[in-house]
Amino acid sequence: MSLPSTGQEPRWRRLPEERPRQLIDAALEVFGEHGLAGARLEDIAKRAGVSKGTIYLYFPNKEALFREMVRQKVIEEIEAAEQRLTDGTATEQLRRFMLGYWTFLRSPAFATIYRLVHGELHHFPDLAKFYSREVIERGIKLVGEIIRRGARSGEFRDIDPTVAARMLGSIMLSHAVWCSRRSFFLHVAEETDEQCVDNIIDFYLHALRPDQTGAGAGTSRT
Amino acid sequence: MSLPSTGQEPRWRRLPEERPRQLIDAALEVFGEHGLAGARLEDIAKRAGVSKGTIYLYFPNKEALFREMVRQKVIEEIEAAEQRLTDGTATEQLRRFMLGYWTFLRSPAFATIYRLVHGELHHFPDLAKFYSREVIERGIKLVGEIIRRGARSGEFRDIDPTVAARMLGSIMLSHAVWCSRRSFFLHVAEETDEQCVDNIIDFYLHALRPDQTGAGAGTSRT
DNA sequence: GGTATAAATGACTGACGAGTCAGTAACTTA
DNA sequence: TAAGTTACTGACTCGTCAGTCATTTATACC
Repeated sequence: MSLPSTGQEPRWRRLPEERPRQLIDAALEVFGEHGLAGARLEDIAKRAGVSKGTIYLYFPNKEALFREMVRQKVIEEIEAAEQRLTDGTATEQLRRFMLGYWTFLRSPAFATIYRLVHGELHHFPDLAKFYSREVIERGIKLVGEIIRRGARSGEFRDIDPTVAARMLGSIMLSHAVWCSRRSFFLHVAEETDEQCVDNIIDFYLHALRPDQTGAGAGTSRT
Repeated sequence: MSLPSTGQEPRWRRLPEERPRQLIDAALEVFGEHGLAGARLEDIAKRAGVSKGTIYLYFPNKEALFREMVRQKVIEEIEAAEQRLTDGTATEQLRRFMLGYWTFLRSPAFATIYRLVHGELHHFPDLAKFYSREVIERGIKLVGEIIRRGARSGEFRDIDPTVAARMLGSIMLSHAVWCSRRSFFLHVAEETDEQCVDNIIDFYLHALRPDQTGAGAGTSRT
């Protein structure tokens, strides 16, 4: 009666290699929707296509799943994003960086991570530091370098590179958050992502433009 | 035996007028620390100096307390912040606005509200809209007006006022968030609030500076 | 003082969800 | 194909907490 004849699908499969990733993906979604305290492990299990017990075969508890999820996702996105640096003038390099960073910030996972980080992470100081270091400091350091080069070559005005990098970071971060929830943040509702990042690039490059004081333009711009 | 002789302190007082405010203040703290799902009403009650049952004399349930708390606090802070507009050149006005807005963003309540809004509020679309409208749109509209004036008078370059306002908002918001958690966001750790807002003002005014193309400096700057 | 009533209490209930574990089904090996 | 192994299941326990309500306490008024 219950003999599975050839071709009968098993009720479930053993997939020990794939479970952690499946669970982490599901966790991103559910934690993202309900936060740490509000999320139900049963929901995460269901979305991963397993039962609740299975979670405990791979993670000791809810909190550990949460931590691992954040780490995993941050690393994943960062690595994808840092492929995009080549050379050229500081302006070109900066422009390219901004586009790449924008892609990162607008990835589906990022908005969720951002919310979770700011919502829950004073209870996870180590994770908060990890995020701050890997996402923010890293970006700031990169941009800082580009700007230092640009200032030396005369492309940019003389400005503290760290401060300038922070300005860029702040603009892009907020805009990315807004754009990820256009239905709430109506001031970006009528702008596409492309227009948005173009505006940012324009604005930022203008802010870095040299002062052009004194004698008329030495360098000509096209 | 239990007769309270003269001078005996009563175990508690009737304070029907003050309870709502006390509860909302306590709620801000506890929700701020644990989020909506993670906060315990008993903790809120304790922090307000009452028992759990008392909450239900003033709010129908946890969610209502949460909503009311957000509304209350946002309105409170906004109103305090909008006293600070006077007249003068667009530059002066803008500078003053930035200082005022900074004070608002750095108020103790704001950081908490910001976290809660971004952490939990996709479940409260109406509250999210309320926040967006009252905090962000309102600020953007105000700044937009100032910038329009400044562009017309030649103080600022020709730029879409809404875009420019958004840039300002994004910079100030992120910096305020960072500054409110300096121990995590190490890139602002060594800067005081004053230095931080000064940098922002400098940077932003530079970004709005007219292009100074063509004939040499008409206006001299000190 | 005594009485009325509004304000506040805190023990209780009922629901829910994290974490457990005995049992079962998928796969492996001989 | 039978015995052995391990991935997985889901009913259960046990703690926690939102919300209730019978009781107690403060206060106003006579």
